[in-house]
Amino acid sequence: MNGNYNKKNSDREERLDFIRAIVAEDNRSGKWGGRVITRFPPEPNGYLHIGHAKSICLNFSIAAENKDGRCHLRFDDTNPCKEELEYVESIMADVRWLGWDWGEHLYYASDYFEQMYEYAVRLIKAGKAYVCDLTGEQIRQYRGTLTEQGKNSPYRDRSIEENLDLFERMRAGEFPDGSRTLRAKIDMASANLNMRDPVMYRILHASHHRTGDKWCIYPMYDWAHGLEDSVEGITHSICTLEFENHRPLYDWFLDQLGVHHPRQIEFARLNLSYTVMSKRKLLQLVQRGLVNGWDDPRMPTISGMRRRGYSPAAIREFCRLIGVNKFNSTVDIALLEHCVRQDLNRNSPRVMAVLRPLKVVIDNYPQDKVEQLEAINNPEDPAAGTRLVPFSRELYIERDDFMEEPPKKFYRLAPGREVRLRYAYFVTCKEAVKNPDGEIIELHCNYDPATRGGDAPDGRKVKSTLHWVSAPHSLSAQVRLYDHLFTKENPDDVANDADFTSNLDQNSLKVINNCRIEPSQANAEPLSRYQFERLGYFCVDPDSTADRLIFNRTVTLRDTWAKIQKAQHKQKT
RNA sequence: UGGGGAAUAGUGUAACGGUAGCACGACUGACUCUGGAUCAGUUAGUCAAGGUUCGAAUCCUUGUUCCCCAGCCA
Repeated sequence: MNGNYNKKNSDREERLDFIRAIVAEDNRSGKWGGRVITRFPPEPNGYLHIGHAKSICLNFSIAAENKDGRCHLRFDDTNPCKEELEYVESIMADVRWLGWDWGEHLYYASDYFEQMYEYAVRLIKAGKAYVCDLTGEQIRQYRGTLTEQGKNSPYRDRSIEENLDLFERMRAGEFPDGSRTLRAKIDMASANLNMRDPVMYRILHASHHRTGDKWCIYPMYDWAHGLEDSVEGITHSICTLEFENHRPLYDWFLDQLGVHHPRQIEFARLNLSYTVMSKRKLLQLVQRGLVNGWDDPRMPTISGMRRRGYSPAAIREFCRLIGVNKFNSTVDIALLEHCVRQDLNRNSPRVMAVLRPLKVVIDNYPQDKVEQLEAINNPEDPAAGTRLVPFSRELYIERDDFMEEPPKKFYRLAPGREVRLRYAYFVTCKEAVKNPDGEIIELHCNYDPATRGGDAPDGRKVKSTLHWVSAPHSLSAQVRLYDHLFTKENPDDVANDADFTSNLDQNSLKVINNCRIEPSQANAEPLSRYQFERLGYFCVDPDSTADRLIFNRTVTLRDTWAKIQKAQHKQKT
């Protein structure tokens, strides 16, 4: 009994996912001599997104958790037609921004091309590979189907000498694109289509972003990837589920060659509600101008999230919380938002900003008087200190913070009601001034000088505290409010003839000009993150300048009043 | 009618034959100079049916459902 409890407790502490369990077991058995070497192997053909972050965090943290463990960053650049330097650079920047360090271990598959070629020659010499003259269309026909086995290529039994000669001439550029391939000689009857004599090399007279025109034959993924892992001494080659069917091939190539043979382990890729994750779809959004580029703050790309104001720590925590498994699932985007709020609550300085200003005149406050009031920078972090905020006779408050006829549970300002202005005074609303259309354009209030700083010496309470800015001191700013990109939890849930873009939320971006923000923000650094009190977390857009401040809303604060309002609305209808 | 994977609260994930737990969400309440944060609580689950066992999410059998595979993409 006792032993049982102990076992359970220690299990509870470890909490190993199935991949970490494999690594731990390998360490215990000494399978890899105690080494743990993982890798993140992106193809440089697009921008990284939060799904990649899951893989990045998995690979780098497993390395970090083990003594002398390391994780390589390797560009899997085996297809010159799709890949570009621009992507290489953005990928490195994103991985670094996420907080990971590959040290000396930056690699390119293209650096191994010569070695791969030699390995291919070895396979040919062993009678395990052959040059095939079938066209792409013919190869497909010969491959058979899911339920019918394939048939052997007529070129399958060429002599080793002829294969060697042909392969050399393929490399030398004697043949046009698509005219021949090098294929592994495995089994055209295999139930696994990947084993039906897979193509190892294709002819591509294309310029590669790193090797230029040195090569006109390029290795296929299945052939190349295991070799890359092997050459680098990778121990655990972690990839996504769709490669499960490829593992027998991965193993076959390395076994035939008799070289270092990492273990491939597959896990489920990340899906997130209210967004899409496929490179193809993200590319479509960008190319069709449905978003403003790869780093549009609504995009689930790392660069988009950075611009939106998500912190690396929040993303890492999210990736830790979602765990890792072998079945497809869709994580609620609310969990990501939770992680962001949790981190930003603890770490971002507070500031007062008014998104939709309503002018307030404190009638009994002296005309030209200005006071500097002390405000706390971060109540969660005393070390963040305090700052001074100017207060004067004319202020702005949030339009939403006043109602002429307040409904139940609306605690904010209303005619005759007293509230606190944060860090300032208690004020009571005396009058709401309207324009001819009946819109409220200005409030007149009185303040209680005895409540300076926000406390009433007589101990009286107010139901709410409002944020505010001094009208003459405040700065103008543009604020961009973001919402989920799609209206549906699953954007692919569409009517028969429509595509996923029909589920795009037309209101996912709202731009508000003429917001007012406290003067401490005059020189806010691009990409710095703040909490606008009572509103949410905001991030200075990279396009922001001292003359034209621009903030992106990262995520709102949890908003109890909004929930009550929603419920009240529902009741009415 | 082929092969390979996988099914635990609304969502995500633990439990590896021994009390089905955690997080997010939702809902109560307390507290609060942010209707934030914090704190306390409620809610709700083993795909199905059999079997083995003192005991099954876990082992066995059968079934159901979902995902992946027929690129000279990765």
